Amino acid sequence: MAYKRSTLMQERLADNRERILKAARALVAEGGFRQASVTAVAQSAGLSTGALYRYFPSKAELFVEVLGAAVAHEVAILGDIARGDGSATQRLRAAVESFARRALQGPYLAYAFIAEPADPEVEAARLIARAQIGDVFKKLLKDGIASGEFPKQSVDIGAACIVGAFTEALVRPVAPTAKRVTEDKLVEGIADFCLRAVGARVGG
Amino acid sequence: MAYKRSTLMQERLADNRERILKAARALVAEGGFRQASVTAVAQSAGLSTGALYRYFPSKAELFVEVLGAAVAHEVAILGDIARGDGSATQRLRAAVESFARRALQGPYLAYAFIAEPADPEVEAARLIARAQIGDVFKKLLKDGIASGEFPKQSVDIGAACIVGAFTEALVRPVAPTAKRVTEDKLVEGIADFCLRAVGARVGG
DNA sequence: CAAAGAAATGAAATAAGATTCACAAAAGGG
DNA sequence: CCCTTTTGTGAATCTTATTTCATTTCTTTG
Repeated sequence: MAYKRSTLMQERLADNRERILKAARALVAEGGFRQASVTAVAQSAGLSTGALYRYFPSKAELFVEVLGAAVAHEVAILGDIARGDGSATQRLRAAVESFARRALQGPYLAYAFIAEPADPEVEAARLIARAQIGDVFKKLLKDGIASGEFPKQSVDIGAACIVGAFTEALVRPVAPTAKRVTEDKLVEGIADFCLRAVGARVGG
Repeated sequence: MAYKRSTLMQERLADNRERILKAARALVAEGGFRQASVTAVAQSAGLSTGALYRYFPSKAELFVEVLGAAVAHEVAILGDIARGDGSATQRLRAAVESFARRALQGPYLAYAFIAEPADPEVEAARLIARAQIGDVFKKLLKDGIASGEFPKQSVDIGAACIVGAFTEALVRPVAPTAKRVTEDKLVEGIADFCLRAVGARVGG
């Protein structure tokens, strides 16, 4: 037996991996997928492109992990807020503001959640991410409806509109939401959303 | 003088051009930019790739035109609705439903308005397109506020949310809207939008 | 129909980026 | 210190597009 990874080495490897992930996230946040070439990520992490492939089997898998980590973080924060104290109205406001604020800080990262990714594998990860975040808002809507704060409405449509939102609801109808709704219902739901959003009475 | 384009030839050329544009639009509508390679477009239009370059100097310019035409069409329809009869509430609902319905038919085309495009030139066209459509909704919001149907609110933020919407408002703050607003105002505006959208009272 | 110009073809050139690989450097163990 | 294994390098390769161009085919006109 001639080689066994020392703890020090173990740590250095883990550190490299972490640095690659961070570099990838930073580059996407800064300039989108466009700027996040394998070469750029490797360079930014202080490694050669070849070395990067020792840590990740492909660019796609690297970005799946980047997306996954970012979303896990996001879901944790939003989940805390959603499970917190206060009325559903207050919690919803807090969640939206929190989400929006973070999105504003790294617009391209938020963008990457929503926009067409370069790779089908990343696309799959994206759909999962959206569903997870959507679930948080869905819970809030259900709470609000149960407490009588919000009028009865489709929580699936509402959640999809809040995350994503409107836009994505149009682009990939019902993909992230569980139940299948008819096109009419979806269109009506979106219209209702917009009308309520501007303060108009939906019934009238 | 040995050659002059006959009317027939003239028409055939115009027809080819038209067919290229249609093929490009169809391919984007069907499967996004991904599927709309120059080769695919040319083939689908019944021409060689080389021939395509007689009609358009580059792929980017072709898609700028595709986008431009689609948006001109969209703006014309929405503009008619916005200038029509009825309350602002009715017209807004009609405009949103009309827009949504068409978007549902060609989800990827709608997507192309919003998603990160491959090319900076197309990106520029996209921003202009968004601004034009945003203006239609802005007018509607102004009308509704003037008539007392809608509460006073930022029409820039509201329009950005409706077109695009929420999503895009987060991703590229104030890019499409004229006036610059502070980050706080934008976040608050988005939160207000969502709260009203679910029927919660904003003031309370 | 023959000459001359215009349009179309599609294979080759180019570009840009991801991935591989032969080799070099470093680490671990005796 | 030398051998083995792992890790790192970066130029070469592969891949997937767009774009060009020498050649062919079609149109027009005398």
